[in-house]
Amino acid sequence: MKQDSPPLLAVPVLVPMPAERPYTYAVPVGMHVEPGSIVRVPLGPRQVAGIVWDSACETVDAKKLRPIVQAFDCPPIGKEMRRFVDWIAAYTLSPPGMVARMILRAPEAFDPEPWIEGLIRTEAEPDRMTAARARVLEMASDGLAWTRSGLAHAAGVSSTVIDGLKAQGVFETAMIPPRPVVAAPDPGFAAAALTGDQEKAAAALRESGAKGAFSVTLIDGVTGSGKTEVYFEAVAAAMDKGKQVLILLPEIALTQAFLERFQDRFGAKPAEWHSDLAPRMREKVWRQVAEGGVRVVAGARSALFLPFRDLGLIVVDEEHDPAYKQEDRVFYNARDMAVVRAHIGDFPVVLASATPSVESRVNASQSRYARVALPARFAEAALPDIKAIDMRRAPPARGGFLSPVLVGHVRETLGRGEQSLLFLNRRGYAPLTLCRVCGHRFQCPDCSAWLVEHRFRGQLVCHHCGHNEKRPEACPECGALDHLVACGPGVERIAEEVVGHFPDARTIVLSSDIMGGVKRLRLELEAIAKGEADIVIGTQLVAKGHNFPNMTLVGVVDADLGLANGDPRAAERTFQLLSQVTGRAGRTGKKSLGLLQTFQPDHPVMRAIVSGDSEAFYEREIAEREKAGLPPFGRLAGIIVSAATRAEAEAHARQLRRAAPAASDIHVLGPAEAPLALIGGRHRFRLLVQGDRRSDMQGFLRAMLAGGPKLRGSVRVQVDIDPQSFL
DNA sequence: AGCACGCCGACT
DNA sequence: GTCGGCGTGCTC
Repeated sequence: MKQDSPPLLAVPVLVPMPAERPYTYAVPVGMHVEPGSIVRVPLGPRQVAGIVWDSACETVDAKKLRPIVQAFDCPPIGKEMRRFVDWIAAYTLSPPGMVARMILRAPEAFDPEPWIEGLIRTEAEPDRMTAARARVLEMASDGLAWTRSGLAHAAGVSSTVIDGLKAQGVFETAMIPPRPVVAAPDPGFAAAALTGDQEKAAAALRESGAKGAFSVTLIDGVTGSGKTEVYFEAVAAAMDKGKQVLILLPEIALTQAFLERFQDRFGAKPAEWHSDLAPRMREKVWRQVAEGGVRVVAGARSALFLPFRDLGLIVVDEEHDPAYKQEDRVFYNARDMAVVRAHIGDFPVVLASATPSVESRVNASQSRYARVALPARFAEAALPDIKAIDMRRAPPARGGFLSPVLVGHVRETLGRGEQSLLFLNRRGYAPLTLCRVCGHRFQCPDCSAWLVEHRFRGQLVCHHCGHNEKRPEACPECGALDHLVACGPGVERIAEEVVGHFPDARTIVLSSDIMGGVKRLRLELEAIAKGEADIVIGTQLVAKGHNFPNMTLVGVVDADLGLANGDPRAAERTFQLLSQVTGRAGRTGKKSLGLLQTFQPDHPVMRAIVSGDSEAFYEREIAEREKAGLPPFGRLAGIIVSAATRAEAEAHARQLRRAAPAASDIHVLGPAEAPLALIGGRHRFRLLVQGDRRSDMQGFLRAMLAGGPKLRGSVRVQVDIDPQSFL
């Protein structure tokens, strides 16, 4: 701020609330604030943290003007971040305050971290020497400042020993700054030896990194081709330039292995950022990112809203992963927002995936993105042999779901002392329960989806809204006892079948239903990696990132699952999931096998997975979507409006059709149409709107929001298929 | 009467 | 998003 500018009397402040624009507050005499300052302001009956914004102050009723309570002693939110917030608000049609709220998610971090009391050895000697005292003096002889508990711990003595020495003047106290949450990673710590392809790819990344300007590079490499090692070179290059780096991961809570690989390369772990962080840690990371102390963050999508001081690179690993989509409050796709963030900050972004999203492939083929392909697995990592099991020719035994062919391979694998993974992306015991007498089907009273039986818990559960009830003995419709029958398999049921075949094998079921949360899950994954299970039955959790060195057989119980559900991305998603799951095998050079149980062995997805030829699959996928009249990539947007009930959704649809007669398609989607219509909160129904241009979509929605009955709290906007209209 | 719940508007 | 106010309806 220039010294000669007149003192500000009032400033706009974005408050964490769905207001369309910043509110205006008075700046008390003597308080200094500038755009980006984090301030405490009164809002109605309470006080909230807000961000001083840059938009021009408009005149506001002087009676309404209230003063800022406090300007936090905190680095201001930078101009790039403020533009980013405004951009996302405009793009997602969300109130800017709600976007700003995502930055302000660490309330305690706005005050500086307190300095801690340190002890430094003085010249003075203690009156009497004891063994414990000697150990302490030995530790502290380095002349550095120690914390009381740190020194006690290091010397293996109780802290009363320290207090005694301090009282005799053996130590003087000095305030020391808070410890960094992570050690500084060293870009030159252990540069990897890269193979020919990898070196070429790394060189391309280093080159765009050296320029430092905005660019998007898609690294497209099969599982085990060393994508990570390659983009680590981009990370090293950005660090060499003194820039901060953000690595986005879809589900970081489970990717302990990633942090270790990072440490092997850079000598220290990156700072983590995800929803499971302990509050204390969260604050420290936020603050140190803002102050620039933290150089590299590995985080979930919300890490995009950390207040980096000098961000110079974003890597989006597994860029195709649906976990990058936030589908409540502000709807956004972190992969696309990372591209936007990089554009605003004018630095490179790297998208990495073994199975890129179709839109990223299109962007690459249209030269909006650079593409670097890594076609081969390196060193000992061999691709698994993949085969389809035609379930029409090799059907399971009556009442079972596993083909004798698959069971045979599990037996052989057991015999070799190696591990098998049976993958089925369905939690619980059975997806549908019906009465054999009257045909009654158990449905969710709130959202009409079928209730999934969880036999272990003795419950029927709705996977859309979480509704659950006790599994009854009798049919609620006709009262018949003992005639309820479970239809179809879930992981629990497959486990039951497996135990029937192999009663002596160590079998484990892994799904998000597991008791004990992320921590327990992590332990189980580690136990499996150490060989403490023979047969693992799991949902998509097991497909993510973890390495099981002794896993040589992957059987997909129902490879067709997910192909037939109205999602325009069904084939793409299935391809990505199957490719990720089968990639769990063969990571140590042992001969390994992937088997797909399918009724459609000739389906393009199965052919692509079995042959390993994804090129043909992508080409076909793009052509298919054009044929189906789905948005041609590069231009089109889909928008989803959420509603709590079907009636409400239909009302929105009518209103939208009136407001936007040119919209090509407006569909009401119920819970059964998931995963396109993933259900969040109380919004269970959605409209999918398709049109020719994103700006049209925004126009339609604005028109809809402006006129007609109030759609209070029920309208949300989501862009699903939108490759690149944002630049 | 007392209060739980839902709806609605205000919030600078 | 969060709060308070106000109406409706039900009860230790």
